[in-house]
Amino acid sequence: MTLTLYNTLTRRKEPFQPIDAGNVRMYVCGPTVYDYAHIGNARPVIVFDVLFRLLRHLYGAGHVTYARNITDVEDKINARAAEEGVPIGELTERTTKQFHADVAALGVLPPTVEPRATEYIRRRDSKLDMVRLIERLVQRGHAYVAQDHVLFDVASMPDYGRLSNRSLEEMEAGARVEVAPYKKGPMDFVLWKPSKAGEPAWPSPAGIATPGRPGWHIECSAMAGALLGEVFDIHGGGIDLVFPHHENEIAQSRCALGTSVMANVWMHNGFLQVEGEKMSKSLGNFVTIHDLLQEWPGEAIKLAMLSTHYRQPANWTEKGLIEAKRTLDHWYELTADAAEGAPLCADVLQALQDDLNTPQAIAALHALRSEAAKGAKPAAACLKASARLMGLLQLDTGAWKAWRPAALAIDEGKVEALIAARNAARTARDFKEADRIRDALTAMGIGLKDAKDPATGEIVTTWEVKR
RNA sequence: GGCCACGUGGCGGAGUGGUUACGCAACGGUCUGCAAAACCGUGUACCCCGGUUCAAUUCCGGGCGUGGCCUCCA
Repeated sequence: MTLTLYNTLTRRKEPFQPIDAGNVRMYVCGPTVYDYAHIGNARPVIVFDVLFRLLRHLYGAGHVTYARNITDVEDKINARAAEEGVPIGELTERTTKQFHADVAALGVLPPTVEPRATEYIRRRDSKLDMVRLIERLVQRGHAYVAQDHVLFDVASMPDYGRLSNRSLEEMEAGARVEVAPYKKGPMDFVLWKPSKAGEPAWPSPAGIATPGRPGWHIECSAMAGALLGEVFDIHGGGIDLVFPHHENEIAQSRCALGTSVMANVWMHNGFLQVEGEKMSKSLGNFVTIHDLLQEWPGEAIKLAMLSTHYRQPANWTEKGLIEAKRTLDHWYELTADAAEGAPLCADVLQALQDDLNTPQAIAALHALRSEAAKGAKPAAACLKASARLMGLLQLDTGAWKAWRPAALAIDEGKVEALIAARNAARTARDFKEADRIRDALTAMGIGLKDAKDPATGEIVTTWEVKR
């Protein structure tokens, strides 16, 4: 079974063939750091982490390079910094740290490299940077200078629009935007623009005297080219990036470097709704990763996310989180003393190799759960190993059980005391009192479980917060 | 207005031209002092209308609905 991936460029699933099996290269568009990342931002982070893990499994951990950028130069950042009255660098530094904390808590692997856009505007070393790319585009006749801007000349690229599957005529017909008067063609986009006082600025390329800053798309072309080479294997991101961002990245990279493709495979994750509605600040259902992590363990968020196939539209719900958390509780329980390093479940691997069919992989994990529940030790070990391929069951069971919501308004000592009192009443066969205490705990939102220790036959009572 | 996805049982969510997805919930049972948890078992589906076919939830066309892009956006 070989890895098959859906390629937006060809609109079908294709067998994956790396350019160099010794160094498989993937680029994923990372966050613009001006605010907390939301649950929609978490989707590509989680999805492409699974792909990263799978590629490491298939080609060897040292043979995959995964680049995910930090966009730290952008007009939204400038606006937010001005709004908060803080220096831009302070805002991007703080937001980057928040992002790192969030994704670490989600239990995803750090990418191999995490370049920042500002490091690739003008470099002192010989690596590709934005200014060099822009100069080359101008030299090759794919870009022009107008009123201190550098614009990409879309008409100079015959197959512009191939990724998003639209023709120039279509786009121009459908355009609802006012076209800046200095553009030669209405779809031409900005590679470089002049900065006003107070805006971040670098010396401009192409003989422009006014200092300026890069357009949005050029950073990814520069970073991907510098770190992964002129042509690489996989480029990923959200489906909303297909146009214009990825289309324009392709145009810049190919026209500047003279290549026929930028990346061989283009992958896009679907959009996400919250409780069946569009996520928006005005609806009040804007969910940040940071907020979710106050109430849910990272792996529950990850499992909830992976229970929908990455290309499918997803509905983010609390019910889904509850389900994911309970599933993991169960899996952790069953794998508490499972051996490490068991062979992977073939069904899980096969599902993942079929365009990351995580729901099917999860179904295979449920089958293992079922066997493990009957006492099959190898199944439990296989469950642990296979779940880890997806970045699940990474903690030890004790650490998982010890997790508590950040704002847990429960006095654990008091709970333990009540449980001890209840058990004393039970031993004395005073079930009326025992049930009274249990009801009191239920009213506090605590659910009890009485289990027999299989070795000693002793009753062990555990508790959890009911949701 | 142009382009593009998606629409599966109470809910979430895979998949397939004819055969069990899976999970949660529900129901029945085992266990339990009673519960909970766990385990065993059961039921329910493929948006509408046409077409192709021996056979369509699965292919094609139309409709309706939801969402995305065309403008910052995962």
